[in-house]
Amino acid sequence: MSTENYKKTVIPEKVVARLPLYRRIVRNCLNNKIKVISSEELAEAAMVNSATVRRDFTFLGSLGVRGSGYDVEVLDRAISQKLGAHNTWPVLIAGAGNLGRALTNSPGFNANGFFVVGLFDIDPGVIGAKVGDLKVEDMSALSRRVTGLRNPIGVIATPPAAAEATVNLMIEAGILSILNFAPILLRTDESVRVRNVDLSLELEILAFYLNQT
Amino acid sequence: MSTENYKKTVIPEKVVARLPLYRRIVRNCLNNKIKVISSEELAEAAMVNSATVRRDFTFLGSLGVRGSGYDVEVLDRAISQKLGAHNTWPVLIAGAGNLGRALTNSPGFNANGFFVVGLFDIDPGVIGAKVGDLKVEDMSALSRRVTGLRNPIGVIATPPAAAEATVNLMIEAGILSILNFAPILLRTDESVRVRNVDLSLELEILAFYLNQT
DNA sequence: ACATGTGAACGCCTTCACAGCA
DNA sequence: TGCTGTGAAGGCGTTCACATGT
Repeated sequence: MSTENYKKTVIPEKVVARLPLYRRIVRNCLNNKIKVISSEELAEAAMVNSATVRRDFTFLGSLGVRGSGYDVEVLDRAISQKLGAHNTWPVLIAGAGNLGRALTNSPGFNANGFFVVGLFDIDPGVIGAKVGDLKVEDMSALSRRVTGLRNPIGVIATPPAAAEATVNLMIEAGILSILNFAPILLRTDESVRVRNVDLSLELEILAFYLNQT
Repeated sequence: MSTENYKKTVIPEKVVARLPLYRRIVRNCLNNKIKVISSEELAEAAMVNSATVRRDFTFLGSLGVRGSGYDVEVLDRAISQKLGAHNTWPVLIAGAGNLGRALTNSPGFNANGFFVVGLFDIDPGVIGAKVGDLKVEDMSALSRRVTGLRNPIGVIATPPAAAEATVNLMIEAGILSILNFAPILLRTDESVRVRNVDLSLELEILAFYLNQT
């Protein structure tokens, strides 16, 4: 009855962020007909410490076999279950520039339950263009597109100046999870989960270390 | 004579990663003719704690004025100096798909000392195409392009299967700093600094939390 | 014998709270 | 007075080291 019971049900974000990586490695094993993998081997492949691997997996339950290792099929199922692979995640992308088109065609955005269902722009010169199997739609069609979708995810791939308006449009449409590629911190109420990806940040970090030498 | 003296010269990576954000905010102040900013205001804009802001800035020196705040021009100069803005960083992008083209045209890759000097591909159907001011070159031209450049940064925007070969090509050409967008962990010797950006990772994290509810 | 699962230690980062200074 | 700069505390994530279990 104490809160102790729930200790293992709250997975730290750092651990969540490693799960997709573990899954990639485990699936690679499946393809190579490898049945069992040790925390040591997995750690080597994921470039982390083996204790980190073992502790991470305790959040998925007690999956290993002492003296042997982890069954890769069991691991794949356990990880995928936590990442919600039994679900589907419709993705709507705002901004049909090169980045929006790259994401639309990206394997990562069309696997593991994700699939891009709409690509939107405000530029009449781009609307109607084909990108993969999709046609670029007018931004005003986004709201209509969202209705009826479960768990829609919005992606902001617009120029920075348009990001604020876009996020408001998405929220009005009922999107509660947003991935933002614009270099702007979006202010939303806390029911909306926003994650920011800064494409040039890592470049600036590299430059910092080059500057150090 | 003790190592204590060097304490403040080693800037933690977490702090480095916040510097570009602070700089954006500070430059915004400059544009709006705001002369002074407090740690509280900056913290609000950067969505961090004000103590974090103040501690971060101690790594740049003692820049503030007690009772008043930070001079935005002083801040801009101090941050830019640490990020090496007096230097220039030629960027070479491997892979002229949508992502490579997006990065080539991206403001973040053509500001603050960064400029894309080459875009390379192996697909003859793409080689020769114009992207912004650049023409896509054959991958074999990359090595030639690097010679004579100081502090070149390589960007891998190829399909995953080509990433391994591309990184080897870059290292042979003398590139020591690499930004990798392929969902593959690259193994290099430790003289090469590799940073990985996983475009779909944040999507998977969003999905995890959607799955929780 | 061997690899997992985990208590305990460690180190890093964040935050509080206040001394120090304009 | 008001805000910076920072010692100290707190919290989180990683790693060690070994007890546990097959």
